Amino acid sequence: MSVTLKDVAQIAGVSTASASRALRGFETVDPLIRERVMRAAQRLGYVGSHAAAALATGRAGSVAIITPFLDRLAFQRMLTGVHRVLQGARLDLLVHCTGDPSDPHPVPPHRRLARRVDGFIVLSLVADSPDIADLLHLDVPVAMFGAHAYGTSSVHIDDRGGAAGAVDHLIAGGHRRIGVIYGREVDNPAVLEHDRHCGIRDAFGRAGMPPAAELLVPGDFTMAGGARAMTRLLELDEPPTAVFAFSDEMAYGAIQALRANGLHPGADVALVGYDGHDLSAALELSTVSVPFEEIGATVARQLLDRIQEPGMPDVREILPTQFVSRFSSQALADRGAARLGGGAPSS
Amino acid sequence: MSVTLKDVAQIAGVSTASASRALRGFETVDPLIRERVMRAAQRLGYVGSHAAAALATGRAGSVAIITPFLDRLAFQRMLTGVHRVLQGARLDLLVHCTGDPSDPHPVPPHRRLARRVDGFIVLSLVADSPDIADLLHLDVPVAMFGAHAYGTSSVHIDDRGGAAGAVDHLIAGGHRRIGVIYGREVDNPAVLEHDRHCGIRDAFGRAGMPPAAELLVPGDFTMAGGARAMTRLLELDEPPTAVFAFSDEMAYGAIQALRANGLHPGADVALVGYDGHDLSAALELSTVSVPFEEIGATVARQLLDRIQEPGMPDVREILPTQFVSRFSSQALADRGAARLGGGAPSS
DNA sequence: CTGAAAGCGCTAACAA
DNA sequence: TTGTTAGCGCTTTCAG
Repeated sequence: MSVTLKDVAQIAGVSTASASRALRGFETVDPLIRERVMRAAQRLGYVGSHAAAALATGRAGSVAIITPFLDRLAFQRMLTGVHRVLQGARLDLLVHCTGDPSDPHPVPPHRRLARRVDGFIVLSLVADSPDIADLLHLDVPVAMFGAHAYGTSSVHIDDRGGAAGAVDHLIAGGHRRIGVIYGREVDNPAVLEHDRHCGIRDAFGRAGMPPAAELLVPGDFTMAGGARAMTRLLELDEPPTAVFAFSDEMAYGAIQALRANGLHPGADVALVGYDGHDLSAALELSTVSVPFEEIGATVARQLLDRIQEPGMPDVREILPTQFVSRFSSQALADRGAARLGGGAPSS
Repeated sequence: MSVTLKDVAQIAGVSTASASRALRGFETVDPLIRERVMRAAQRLGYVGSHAAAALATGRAGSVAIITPFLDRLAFQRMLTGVHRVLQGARLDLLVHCTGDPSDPHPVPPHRRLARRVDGFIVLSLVADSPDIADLLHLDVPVAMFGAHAYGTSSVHIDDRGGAAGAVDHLIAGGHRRIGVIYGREVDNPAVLEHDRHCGIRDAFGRAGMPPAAELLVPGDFTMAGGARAMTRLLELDEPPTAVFAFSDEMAYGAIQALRANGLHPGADVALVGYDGHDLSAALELSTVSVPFEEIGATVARQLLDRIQEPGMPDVREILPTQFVSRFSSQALADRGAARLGGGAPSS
């Protein structure tokens, strides 16, 4: 078997207790003993048993990040931020993706996880999803992004303002028929994108132009969904001259659909996305920039705080968004109308 | 504290040994006892202590994925595949990103991890990176992507063929001046992209046209790097009429640089990427499609095999790539030459 | 087929 | 300050 604390203690000629204290850098250890222990550990290539320490202390030394999707650009960026903070705190990161309950376990995964981590980072989920609700009753520290629940800390973004700004921009460009590709069908205030809906309503309201229902289509937050949504919009009798998508990825799909119909974003139809991914720059896509990496770092920090001080009051932090104007939103209302009015492409 | 095995056993009126056996589904347990134990566990909401089990069995119930980058699209896709397979095997996934050794630990992170996981999945690293080399001596099961080492299993892709195919395509399009945006500067056979270099050499060799050194520029596998590389290529006295980038992300950067110079991929300069990300479809970027999700799943499966049977012989699997032709590579050699020949943009 | 008992390797009281 | 002594909660011989 591998080297244990006992071995180190023996070589150093001290008790395991002292060895343990020395290794963990306790102040109350004689420098001489510390030196001997360190040297012995070094020589033997000692690496403590995580499991044993966890069992003895009740601390797991790790946190889990729970997300409904691994394949979103936003996840990746948040992961980067989370990882950075956790690394600094010497905590390991477990990644768990919900969904695919195809194989019903006797003990649900998050329950199991709850017993093996010190806390959870929950990303972009409907707050009242049964799994998450369950977590909250487990009295494990939790920090979330995009949702809030009593007893947790959370990070939010100014989605209402961000979405409103995007639509304002389009309206200022002279557009009157503005399509919106939103995410999921659910109409739930707890859902992440609820604020975005409010934001566009604000903007349309201020301009005195309530959006037609036919101009609101769901895109499922995926590229393919965005493409489908845009296709539907183009098939309308009177297609929009501008489109705002609730995510860059859906906007990418929209671009694809546009091109498939011989149209060009920015030239024929104005398009604005949401998220501010790097790739949007390459596509010259206007977007609402969201500081995902910072979101990840912030939510990780919130979790660390809660782990250290479980009873602390809930903290909510709101991070700003920023509109980034690029070529894709420069199409003019009349130009778009002219091009599209001639006849909807491929009915 | 939380519910323990002892509690369950007590309620069920059996010993902890029997309870343990029953919970783990051993065949040698009286159905009646099993029933009683299960019921008790259910009623108490029992969830086993991971740490205790790990300590007792020596098995961690988790594996770590080690990668030098979290923010690459390829990572995300591989992660998805890995997660899927691991989930099926009831193993938790730890994500660790190497690099940032700013804070030198007494015990390096991978050493620590090695004591708390059942195996490692190593992604896209130089095989002889000191960290990895260290891992290999730890006799922990390891499966890698893109590199190989004795005592590990690995999955590879047909990079040589993939890269050659991309260049062949460009040459077939009539291009004689073909720029190549490769990855890192290191000239190391163990490096992931080594085969890609061989592949382009194959293709150029077959066509009897050795590439000029000035046409080979590094792009660091990032979008920004790709943009810089393309800019450098455009500043040449005689810019290339076609460019092959070793990754889609660098190609995205190249597109950006092209546009910044008033040029259009597919119209003025032919461009081919590598990786086959979804987004390339939106950009109409020709690319070499790589099955990253399957790579992830395969390497995960390899690791599971090695964990089950540590002494097994090394396994190497090679997955195919596929060239995907899109608009970006349709620019003709003469058209590109004509446009660019008139004078290099912004000297 | 079941139960008693001895650890797994470490930490945390407690005493010295 | 240091060592002794109990566990942490589970698994696993080994008897029965």
